[in-house]
Amino acid sequence: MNPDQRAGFERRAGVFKALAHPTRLFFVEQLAMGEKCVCELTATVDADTSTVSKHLGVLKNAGIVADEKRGSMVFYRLKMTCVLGFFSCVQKALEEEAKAQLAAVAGG
Amino acid sequence: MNPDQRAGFERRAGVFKALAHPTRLFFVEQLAMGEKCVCELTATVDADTSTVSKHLGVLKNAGIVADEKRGSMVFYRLKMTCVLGFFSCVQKALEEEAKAQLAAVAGG
DNA sequence: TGGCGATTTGGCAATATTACCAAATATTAA
DNA sequence: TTAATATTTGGTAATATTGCCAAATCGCCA
Repeated sequence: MNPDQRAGFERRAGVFKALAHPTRLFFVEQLAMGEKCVCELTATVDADTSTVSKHLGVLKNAGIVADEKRGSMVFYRLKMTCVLGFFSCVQKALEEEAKAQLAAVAGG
Repeated sequence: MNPDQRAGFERRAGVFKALAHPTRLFFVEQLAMGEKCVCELTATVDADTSTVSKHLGVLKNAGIVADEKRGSMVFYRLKMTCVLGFFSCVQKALEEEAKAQLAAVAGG
């Protein structure tokens, strides 16, 4: 892996890093249903507004969401919509995993 | 977000967390081309064998890869193949991002 | 202008991740 | 059994992430 390759992998890893938090994952799913302001998102989780803001900043910085200020409120929307495909992939994989483990327990 | 939901998001976030490292991302791409032993993977990156082993352990623990011992060597293979779809998604998104930024600079 | 609500930013302590070294384990060969 | 190779595990220091509080911004309205 040369330095250029490395830089590319680091950038891509950054996107995964941004998704590697339950709250942020939850926000992405929320935004998949349509744009929401920070206040709405804050109301759905048990966390300080500043914490929510920082999570959204991470997602924005990774290019996953975009924000738009309207009045005194800031609305976030999902920008990298293809990430939703990740979720079903992971979901299915985890379900299969669970099923396999169950079978192993039952069989063994 | 109730505790059950939270647990689900934490589990899924775990998969992203496992992918959130350039070296691990690189390994996944390598394994997409076919199984490889730890020694082969170690040779492709500039890191200690123990470091490589731990990275592979993270991927394995997340259910992304599977390992099989044959003789004194351990072979890893890609198990959650759907993650490859992530890569093209992220890749394309990053390219579009770069293009947009370029246009912004040129236009502004 | 002054105050209020919405959001971001700075700072900090707690926690988690990472990478190396050294040591342990396991397998093969002599 | 002993030596050599492949891999994992334990320990540890450096670094990064997280979440709260307090303070700063920004926009709106009286």
